[in-house]
Amino acid sequence: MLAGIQQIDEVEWEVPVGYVPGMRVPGRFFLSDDLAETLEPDAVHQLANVACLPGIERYSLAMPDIHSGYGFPIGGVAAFDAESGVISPGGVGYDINCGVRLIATPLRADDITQPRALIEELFRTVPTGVGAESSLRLSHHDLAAMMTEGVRWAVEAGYGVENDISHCEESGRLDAADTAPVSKKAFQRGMPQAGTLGSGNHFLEIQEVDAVFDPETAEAFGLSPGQICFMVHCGSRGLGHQVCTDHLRVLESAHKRYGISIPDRQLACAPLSSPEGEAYFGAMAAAANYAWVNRQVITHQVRQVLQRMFGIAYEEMPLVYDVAHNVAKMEEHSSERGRRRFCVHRKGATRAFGPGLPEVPAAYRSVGQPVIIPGSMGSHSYVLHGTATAMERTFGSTCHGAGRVMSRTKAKKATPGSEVRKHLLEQGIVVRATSDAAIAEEAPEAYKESDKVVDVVRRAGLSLPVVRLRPLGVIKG
DNA sequence: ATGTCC
Repeated sequence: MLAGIQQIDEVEWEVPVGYVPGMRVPGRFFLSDDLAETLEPDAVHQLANVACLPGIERYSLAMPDIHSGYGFPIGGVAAFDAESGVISPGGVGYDINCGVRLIATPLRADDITQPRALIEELFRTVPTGVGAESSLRLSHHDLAAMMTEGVRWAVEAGYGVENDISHCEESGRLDAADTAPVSKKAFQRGMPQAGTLGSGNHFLEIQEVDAVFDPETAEAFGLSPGQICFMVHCGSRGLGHQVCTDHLRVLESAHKRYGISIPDRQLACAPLSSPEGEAYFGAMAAAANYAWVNRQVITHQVRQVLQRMFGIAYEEMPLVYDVAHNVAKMEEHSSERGRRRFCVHRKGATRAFGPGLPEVPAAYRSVGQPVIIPGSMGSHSYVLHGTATAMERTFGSTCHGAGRVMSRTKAKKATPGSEVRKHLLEQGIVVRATSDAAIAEEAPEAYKESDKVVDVVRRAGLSLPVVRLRPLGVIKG
């Protein structure tokens, strides 16, 4: 382990105050011995830097999929006091409300007799890749409405059913959304992209439930061994990217006006109560709502393909749950000063609320919210459930996925995409992408093993495994 | 992540 880091227990480590000058609270991260070699010193430095921001509560946190990002580490969680704290675009990331959802079906693995044909049909239906454009023709008013209303807009427009709404975190809508601070340019970029997958680590997968760890909870989530599910991983496309770019520019100078000194320019921030902070918060929430609509429209497209190819009724393909990976939002948590409201930034981290909370949908309330953890291309994904331990230790948060260990450029040089594709096919996984380069960038070797990351959050008690999912087919940008 | 450098 790095010098100056203290071990708390077998999977938790502390970055003490003083690790970098100006820390207000310690840093804490979760990591096992076998993942220790993946830890980047830069990411730990970033974790410590976050602890310098005003109003930070208790700890600057990171999950076992920690790696260095823009300002804040990816895998980072930080809660800022609603009254004295700040909001920072670096704590959310460029892909606002990048997230993942799981759609259940009545199909079994042996119903998928022609995986190639199914993958090709999905690839034709779901626009994929950088600059992909949607078949939806939206007015400026439609776009504003979806950013304000979130998933409900999509359901009312015919792209889903009522149950889809309650099975999204926050019911698929942040009510802080404000389209006024969303620039014309962001509107223009978002206009043709609602219902498109994008590129990079975004994907659409056909998966089979191949292991059940907690049968009772699996049943509550509507999941059973051998069942076919579809997983969608994507975000707010060019719209969220533009919102982040626009507001970073404003906040890079705003923090000085409020006497906030930051150890890294990438930690640009403003008080939650300032006009600049409120503007970013409103625009970020609008982009988050757009991302939920994006995943909802893709869900609709997947359901239509399955209706056509397998004759399944729309209602037989329920949304299990939808989680956000990159978002900041107001939540109430326990603190030394009692229950208080905080702006919880999760950047490459997943909310993992435990049993009994009103934020967890009624159908799942007795067990805690579903936590969906995508694996890298060709590796297992998991469904876990949130816990009371997460509420106590991490503001109700857990990891978000495997986490990169190799840069895109390095991955492209390491193995040609054609070879990665061939290797996955040998394991029975059909991959369809816009290019071989896109496959090379996302090669399994470029990521930590999802199994190891999930094992850390299990051992820490931040969320507990319910089922494991094996990919049969992957669509990649 | 991203009209992967307006």
